[in-house]
Amino acid sequence: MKPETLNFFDKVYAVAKLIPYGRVTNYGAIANYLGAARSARMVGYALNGSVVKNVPAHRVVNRKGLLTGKHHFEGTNLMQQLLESEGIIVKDNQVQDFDKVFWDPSESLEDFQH
DNA sequence: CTCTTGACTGAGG
DNA sequence: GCCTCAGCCAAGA
Repeated sequence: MKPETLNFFDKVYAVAKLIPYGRVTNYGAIANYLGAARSARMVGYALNGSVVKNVPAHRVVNRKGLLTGKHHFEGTNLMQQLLESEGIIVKDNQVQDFDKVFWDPSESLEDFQH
């Protein structure tokens, strides 16, 4: 199964599933990891079907740490609740300590056991 | 093939 | 630091 054969959406799902517990990432990072740094919008677009794909889309926010996609979740603050359940502080649709909880797909190549 | 849409991002005022 | 504009690319009509 060559990666090139995978659809853009499938790649997004694959990376999104790699997001560790209690961590978040942004669309640009995923897009960059996929080799399509300028397709950050596509990442979010792809995550529209993330629920079906069993992907933790709530861990994906925009580069500001803002929950721009919360509108796509049930209710009004489900996305925030999910993140807070993982230990991520969220206030007013924005992730606090974003730089601390930020996770880069490239780290998936390393085995930091901290 | 052309046009529109979108969970984005960076630059400029 | 906030707001606006434009570029970006893939999918659907």
